[in-house]
Amino acid sequence: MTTDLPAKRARLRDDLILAAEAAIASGGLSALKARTLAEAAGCAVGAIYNVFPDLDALIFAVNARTLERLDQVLAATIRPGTDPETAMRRLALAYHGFSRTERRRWTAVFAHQIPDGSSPPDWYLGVVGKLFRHIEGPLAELLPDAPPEVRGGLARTLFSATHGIVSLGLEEKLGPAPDEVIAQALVVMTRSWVLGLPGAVAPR
Amino acid sequence: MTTDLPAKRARLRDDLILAAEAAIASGGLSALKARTLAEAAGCAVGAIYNVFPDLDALIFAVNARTLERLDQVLAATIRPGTDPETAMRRLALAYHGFSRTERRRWTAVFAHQIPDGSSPPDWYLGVVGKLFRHIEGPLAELLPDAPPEVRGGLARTLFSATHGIVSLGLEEKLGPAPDEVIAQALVVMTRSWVLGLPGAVAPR
DNA sequence: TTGTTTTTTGAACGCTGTTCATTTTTCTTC
DNA sequence: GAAGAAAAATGAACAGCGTTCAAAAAACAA
Repeated sequence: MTTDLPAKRARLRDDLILAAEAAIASGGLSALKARTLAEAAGCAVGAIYNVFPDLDALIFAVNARTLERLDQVLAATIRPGTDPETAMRRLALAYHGFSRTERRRWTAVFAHQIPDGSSPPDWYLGVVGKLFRHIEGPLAELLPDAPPEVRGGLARTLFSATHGIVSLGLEEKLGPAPDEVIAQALVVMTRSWVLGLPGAVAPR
Repeated sequence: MTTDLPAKRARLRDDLILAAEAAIASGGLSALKARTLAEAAGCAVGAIYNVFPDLDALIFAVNARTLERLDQVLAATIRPGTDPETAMRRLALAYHGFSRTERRRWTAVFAHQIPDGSSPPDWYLGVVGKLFRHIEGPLAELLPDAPPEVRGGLARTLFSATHGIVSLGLEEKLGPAPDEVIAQALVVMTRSWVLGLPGAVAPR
């Protein structure tokens, strides 16, 4: 039986992430408690702090996994050559679908609040940044003349807008919002982008 | 000296809301503590619970005030007769400006998480709902043939999309996002709507 | 095996929102 | 006004939280 030290640590790290993910998936971010977690991972409460500086860092690890999963779903959504409108619509609907299927995990990604001055770790922002590239494909076909940095910014904007529609719908912060209504809103929104963006980004 | 009972209760209620708002404005939602609050409002900790069922209810009261203020800002932004593009752009930029000026208060509105099953009180959803009507004016001019319920749904969609762009930018969840970049994104977005929405909502 | 270092442990700390027996205040009745 | 009943305000106490750190256990070195 090997007791390789770094390996043991790594195993505990993984166990903690999985236990944390299970807790979040079944009860949301607020269900993540140090003591419950320690019991689930089979270690002492203090052991958590040997592997992660605090629970925030652990949450980032869980959220990164969720984003990776979303990344895979989006990647599987479109194949090269799909026309921009179909591609954008499918991406938006896939995003919406993911937020429904993985409801609690996905909510945790955006509900996670870090102390006022600080910002997410760079490696995490890298995982987030990968998501935009899915939109860049269709966007390039839609706006062949736009410079890459404009397209990059636009990809972020469209992602944010889609996110707003999906998340305010999901959290029902604006009142009840059935799935079908949100989906329809996304269809109209993406169509509007395809029709309007070429003229909107062009210099006046 | 009048000691009219309901009046005293109402005064304490107001004092608590103002103290809570001050706490949030200077340190965010997480700076709202029952004990600090009681001291600031000049009452015992227990007294809070004579007026509000819990701190969540108090937060709703504070957030409603913030939304009312936003409502007034948006109302002052456009006058009837402004063309749809200008109106929408101004509304979006006003929303963005408000989120910057009232940063912490505004963040609290959306950061406030209520327990899983429950939803915001009806009176609060009413306050939220009022916000959409500002977009409905320009939208009616842009889409004169769209039925009112379609316009209502669309107003919500555009609000949500704008919110997504502004909020993900503000919280810097996707990486650094300077004010000017967000503002430019909103300009492009609103222009795209004006160009694209008429075709997007029309039946195929 | 013994001594030294490293890692793990979980009771204890300080803080939180909320409660509820006790005190204080207010209202009613004579 | 005084005495008694009803209502409201009080703040110590409670249960829970994330986090720490002296002490114990495990791993390594000689």
